[in-house]
Amino acid sequence: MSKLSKKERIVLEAKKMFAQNGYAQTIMDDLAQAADVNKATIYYHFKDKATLYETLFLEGVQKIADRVIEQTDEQTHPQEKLAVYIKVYATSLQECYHLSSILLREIASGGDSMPSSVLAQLLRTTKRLTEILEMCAEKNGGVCYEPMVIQLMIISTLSSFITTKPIRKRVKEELDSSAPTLPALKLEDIAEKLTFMIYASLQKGEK
Amino acid sequence: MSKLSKKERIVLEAKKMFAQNGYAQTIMDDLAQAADVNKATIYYHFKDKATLYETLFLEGVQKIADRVIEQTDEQTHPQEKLAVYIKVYATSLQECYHLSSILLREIASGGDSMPSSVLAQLLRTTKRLTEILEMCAEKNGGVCYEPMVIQLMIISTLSSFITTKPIRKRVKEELDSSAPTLPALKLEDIAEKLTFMIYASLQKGEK
Amino acid sequence: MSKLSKKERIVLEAKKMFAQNGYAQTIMDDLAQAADVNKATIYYHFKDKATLYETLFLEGVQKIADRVIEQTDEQTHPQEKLAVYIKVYATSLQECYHLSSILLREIASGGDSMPSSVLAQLLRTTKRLTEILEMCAEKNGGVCYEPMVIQLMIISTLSSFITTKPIRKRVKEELDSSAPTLPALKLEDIAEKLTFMIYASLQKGEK
Amino acid sequence: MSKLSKKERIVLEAKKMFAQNGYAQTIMDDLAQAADVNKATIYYHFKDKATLYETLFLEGVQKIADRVIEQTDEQTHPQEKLAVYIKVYATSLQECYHLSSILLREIASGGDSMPSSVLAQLLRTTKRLTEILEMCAEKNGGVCYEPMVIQLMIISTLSSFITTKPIRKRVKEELDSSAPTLPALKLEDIAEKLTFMIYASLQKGEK
DNA sequence: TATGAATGAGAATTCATTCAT
DNA sequence: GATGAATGAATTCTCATTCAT
Repeated sequence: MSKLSKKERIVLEAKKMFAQNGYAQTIMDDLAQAADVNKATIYYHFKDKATLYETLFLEGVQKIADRVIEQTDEQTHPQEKLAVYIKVYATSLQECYHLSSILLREIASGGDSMPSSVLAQLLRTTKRLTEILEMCAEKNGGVCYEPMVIQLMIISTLSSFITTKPIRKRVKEELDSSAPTLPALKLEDIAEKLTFMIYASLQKGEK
Repeated sequence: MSKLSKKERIVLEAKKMFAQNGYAQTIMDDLAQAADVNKATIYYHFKDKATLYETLFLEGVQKIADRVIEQTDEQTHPQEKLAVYIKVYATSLQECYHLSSILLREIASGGDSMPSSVLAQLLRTTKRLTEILEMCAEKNGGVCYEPMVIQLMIISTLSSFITTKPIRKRVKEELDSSAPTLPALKLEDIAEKLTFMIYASLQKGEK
Repeated sequence: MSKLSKKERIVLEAKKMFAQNGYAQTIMDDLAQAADVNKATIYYHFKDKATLYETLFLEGVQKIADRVIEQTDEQTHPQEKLAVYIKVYATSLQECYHLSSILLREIASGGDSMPSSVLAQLLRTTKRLTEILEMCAEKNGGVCYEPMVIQLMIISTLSSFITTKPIRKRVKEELDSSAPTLPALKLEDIAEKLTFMIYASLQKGEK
Repeated sequence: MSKLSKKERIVLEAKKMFAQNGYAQTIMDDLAQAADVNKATIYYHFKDKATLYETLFLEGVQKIADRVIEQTDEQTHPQEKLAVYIKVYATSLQECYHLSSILLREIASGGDSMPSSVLAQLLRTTKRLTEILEMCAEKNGGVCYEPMVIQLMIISTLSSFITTKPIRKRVKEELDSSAPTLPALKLEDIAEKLTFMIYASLQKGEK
């Protein structure tokens, strides 16, 4: 059933580890152990650590880009396209959970070391977002400012939400123990709020 | 004037390098070279790499917390408090630019490895934000959900904006060369939009 | 015609690589690639790397030994035998060009790691050389000192000449570009000079 | 007295090992052990294995070049210059015994991988040899052919003689046990014979 | 206050070889 | 005959840290 090939096990564990520990602190020895393969087996399947990283990164980003483009195509109204854009990003990032960490770290580095293949995929979605934002703006008589910034806000907000789930829980338990527990926000709520805000910012009169 | 002491040079370069490369990829050898001091000199001034990191991190976060608390105190209206909260965060992160990268990376790691002294400072501002949000909610008859998530959205959005400035510029030049240059969003615009959105989300009727 | 079997391709490329890079720096992976066979195929045909090396080495040395012995047998005068000995070595080394490199490297290592089967073949020729030198010495009333040293001088001089042909050409072009090109020495000239010198050294009175 | 610094010990042992085992089979771990230093100490003093190799190689070749040039300067007659040239090469190679192996191996590789700094030093002596040979040729009314080939003959003959001393002894004991031991040739004898032969080859009438 | 020398504990990568098919 | 997958045993190189001066 769940009989994964060695290569698949490597990929699976690598995703976990790169997300959990980052690139540098992901140790090939540990990865081999976690995937229950010999260290050399990793090198049989992937040229080196950087290539492994890029492969996983690219694969994830590509999947997101494909989905985003496909599903926004299916919508007709600009606002719906925007909502879907953000929602698909949200669910995809949650599913390929390792991507959130990786993207945030790349953003932290200013994106300098992002493989160009990955950047290209991200820009596919940025292009789509630009189209959507322009449609929205046109419809509302507003103007669309720097879609790349909007893109960034979407990705970083959703990703932070995903990666910090454990610590948020821990902190809340430690600190708010006495306070009445507030209703928890879910990822979909965040997505909705983002949609609302971005759409609103494109209204006529909004600076 | 610009005659910095060795210790100051270490601190200066360390900020740059931790921000640019992250903790693990910041190499003490390189730092020594960049600061033009002997490697052992770093260890004369700082116990070890982790301490150096924490020192810089804590110093920055503390400064932000102090400012945020002080300046929100000066405001009377809830909405103004919120606006100032976000604006002070924005300007402080821009000033201590290395903090943006560092915070994003900690977020990427889920915050697990964040020194508790740093976390304490961050929570000081989270507490203040909670108070502000509650005031706003109360005034508007709305409800405030998980201030920590709002906090996260503020920090990650502002930080991403700051850290990606260079790459955004580069990408725009490469891709949009023909397109009419859209008005550039400035950090203050982002801060304002965030304020607007967060405030709006606390209105009565907003889910 | 030029359709070589896999085994032949392996042998062909192995000769090139052992000659070019030496034993240790010849990598089985590279060899497989160069021969356009799967790595395991090499092991199907040859027990291991050492065996492959020895096979090629022995084959070449044996061929030389056979030729040297056969052709010196055909001569009657000692001096002619000597001339033929050296000439056959020269032409054989040039033909099995990879042997020159391999022999030089073995000499560089002091011959310690030379397979004994190979050494045995070499000694067949050394024995023949000894006989020839003794004949020459006897005829001239001189004495023959350490034929092994003479053997070494012959092999190393001829081999160096063969292996360095490309670099000699390159250096000459870079440096002597202005100078009048001197007549180029050919391998046969070297062989003749060696013969002359060795014979002369066996004259009476020559120390 | 013989208190060598760690760096000196590394250099000393490295010379031995590169000569004995060649570049690839010289293991940094073994070297560290032989020099009785920590592995990392080697890397503190030398960038990497290749740099260590080149350093030693260059240092040795430079010393030879300096000596050869200085001592041939002191001679006045062409033939004496030639004799000194060869003799200094002989004694220097014997003294810096590791160079013989290294040079032979480089020759075996066709000189392709010889660092250009080393090549430059070798060419200094080749230039000097060219001058000497031209003087000799002029005096004798003969012609000088390709000094580089002469150079090669000198180096490879002397070097082979030096590197094979142990095996020659061993083979002689195993094989010639019954035969009357012939007078052993010494390095100086080889040097003299080379001088004689090369000089003779420059006589008028000699092709 | 500062540093050149040194090191222990890793960590990435390589490579000859094997084995099931 | 041939090969894709896999691996054990190295091997090079790195890096935070220490120490004598």
